[in-house]
Amino acid sequence: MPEQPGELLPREFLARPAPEVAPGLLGCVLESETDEGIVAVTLTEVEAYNGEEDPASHAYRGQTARNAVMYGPPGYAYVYFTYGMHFCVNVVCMPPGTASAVLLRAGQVVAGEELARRRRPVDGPARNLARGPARLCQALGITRALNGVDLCAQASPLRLRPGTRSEEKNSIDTGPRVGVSQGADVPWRFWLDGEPSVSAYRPWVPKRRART
DNA sequence: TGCATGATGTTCT
DNA sequence: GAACATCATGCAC
Repeated sequence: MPEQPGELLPREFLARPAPEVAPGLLGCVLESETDEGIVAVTLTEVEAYNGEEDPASHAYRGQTARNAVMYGPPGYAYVYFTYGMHFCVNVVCMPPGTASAVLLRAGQVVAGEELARRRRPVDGPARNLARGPARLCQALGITRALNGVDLCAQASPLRLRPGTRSEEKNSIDTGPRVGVSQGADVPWRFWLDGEPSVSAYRPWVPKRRART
């Protein structure tokens, strides 16, 4: 239970490079409020994308209409559509002008599990409802409509609260990022050790084109 | 149990 | 026209 309902993550906390912010986001609570109800998850896996100097970032080739949110002030949500069927959500870092962001990859549902389960009917009970970026968004009901919302505002449908130190700071492990073709040698993926729900490292596999 | 492939829409060159 | 920060499914062993 939240000690103070209005307590949100301070925006200044996010006004730093993504690789520094990312480990701090582990254990934080992402809360989404829709007409159906509220679903909250504890972040267990994130990835840092360091703007234009990061070949794997959407901002690598400069600002576009899609990634404009990343160039804005920190504390906002950058939601994008990928692979034709999935959403992914990022937390914008760094002051305006710098496109740094943290991709939220996985989380543990701590509230509204019933609603999350309704959104994603899963048979396996042991299966995490938010194992993977796209699943995390679906469990929380995140769509492109939430692109650019303020994560540090109470009135937002998507809020970010500081992590409860009850987790006692589980060991944070790092490793190469997942699903990126470039920049895989940079260990900017962070996850809570001992969380089997995090996705396994998947080496870059060139999409085998149907070359008949 | 584990790997390999297909699906699907938006964005950028 | 091609790529993509993915997931679910099918088949093999």
